[in-house]
Amino acid sequence: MTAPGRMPSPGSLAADIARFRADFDAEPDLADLGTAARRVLAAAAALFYRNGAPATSVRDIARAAGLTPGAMYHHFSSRDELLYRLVRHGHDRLDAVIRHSVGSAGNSPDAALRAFVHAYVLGHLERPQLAQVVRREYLHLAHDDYAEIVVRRRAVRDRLSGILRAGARSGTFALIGGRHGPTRQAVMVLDMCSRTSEWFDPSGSTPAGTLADQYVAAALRLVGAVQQDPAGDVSAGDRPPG
Amino acid sequence: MTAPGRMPSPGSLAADIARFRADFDAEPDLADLGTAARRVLAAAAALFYRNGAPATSVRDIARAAGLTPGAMYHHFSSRDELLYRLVRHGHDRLDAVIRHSVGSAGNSPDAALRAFVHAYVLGHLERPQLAQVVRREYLHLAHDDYAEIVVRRRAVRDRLSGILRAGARSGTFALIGGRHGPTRQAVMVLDMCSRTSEWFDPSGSTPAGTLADQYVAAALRLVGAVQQDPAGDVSAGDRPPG
DNA sequence: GTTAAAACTGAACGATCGTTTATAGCCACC
DNA sequence: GGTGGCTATAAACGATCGTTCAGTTTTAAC
Repeated sequence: MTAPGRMPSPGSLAADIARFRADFDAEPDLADLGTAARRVLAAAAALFYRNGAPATSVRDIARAAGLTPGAMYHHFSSRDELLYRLVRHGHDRLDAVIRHSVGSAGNSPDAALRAFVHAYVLGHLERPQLAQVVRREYLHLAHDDYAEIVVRRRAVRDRLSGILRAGARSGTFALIGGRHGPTRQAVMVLDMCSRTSEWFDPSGSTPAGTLADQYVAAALRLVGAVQQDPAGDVSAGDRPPG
Repeated sequence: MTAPGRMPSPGSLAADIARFRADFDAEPDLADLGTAARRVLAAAAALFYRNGAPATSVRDIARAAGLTPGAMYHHFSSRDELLYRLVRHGHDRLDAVIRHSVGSAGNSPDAALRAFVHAYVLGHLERPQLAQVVRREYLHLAHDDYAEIVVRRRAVRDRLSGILRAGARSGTFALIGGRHGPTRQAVMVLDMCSRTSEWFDPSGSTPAGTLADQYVAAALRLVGAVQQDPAGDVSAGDRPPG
């Protein structure tokens, strides 16, 4: 591959790195890294986001982080570890957001689904670049790391399918897919929601919260929720035209 | 990257190449290539599918196709062209399937949506490996090729959003998303459906046609279709239990 | 049987890859 | 003012990368 093929991203690489640095400096689960290591990780994140992990060299990362390739190996044992730490952090963050949201919601399947989807979408939209790196690049993890992340992704799916199964049993939801309904519809919801990070524009006209509400409404429809309160209405947060 | 990180795929590389070869030999829009070139393209497809395009070298492709690296350049001008031909073919195929299906459906938005979604899902499930290569690797196209493919993908989205807009106007659909409803819900449907190629197992218990029916039913729910005939029922093709 | 085009080989080009190593500055601490 | 322990550097390792090219074999037409 002679050159990365991605569309030229808006904004500069330096701006992306600065954004990742600010995010990472505030994350408790990255506190064990030290400032230099976090700077390297932020540079890697920005380059992975722009060019993809396989097209990003150690020398690219080191240059963007302001040190030599050799120095990078004082903070990380390999380039693969950089990708692993990034993807793992992304999953840690999303898991925490979901756990917090669903945990503080009511016990009904309806409330749990609303909380789950809202948190899941917002979790993607608050850090769209990190979400994109995780979503695209986890396929390029080393074998063991890949297996570990697949397990974690399946756990997220199973958490949602559990909500759907409970709702189907209680008559709150009418699932499509028969015996496989809970899993199949969980996959539908997750696939639909996770892709938002790829096209969402934080400076666009639709706020992230509005979009999350719309996806909640869409998920409720998908699973055949029997009744929806105004938060799931068809206008879903957009002001009426005119 | 020391090694590709993908999960070991079931079946052998040779089997994947043979499958791609059989598919490509039957495709009219690849008839200009000659048997040797199609063999190279099939080898590239199988390797891109297994390891990702950036992790696949020209030497890997040549070895899998049974010739030397130099010989490959008699059939294709560069490695990038291989990826471009593959992605373009995938889009040609899907466009044809959709055009045929929607064209022979009724004029109502409801019938058009059913035809579109059914063809779109089946198009992914009939060639799941090709669909995955297109979906994952088009990001790594060279700049101009990437821009061209993005335009084509947007055209598919616009075709669907046009159906949704017509349905909303006629009162057949009740869209979520206000002013952006048609586009937003088209994206929801496409994202949900295109991911099926990643997990579908042709030897599994659910036939592709059944799955397509379920996604049609899901899409109808998503866009708030006012009434659904039995083909869109909640059991959607699965036999009742017991 | 001659000829011209097409297909292919094997070797090589310069560049870049991930990683290692030997060495030097730096800083806190006794 | 030594003395470790970090952190960083510059240089180098062998390997592999995409691509080119001169020359050889195969193929097909007349």
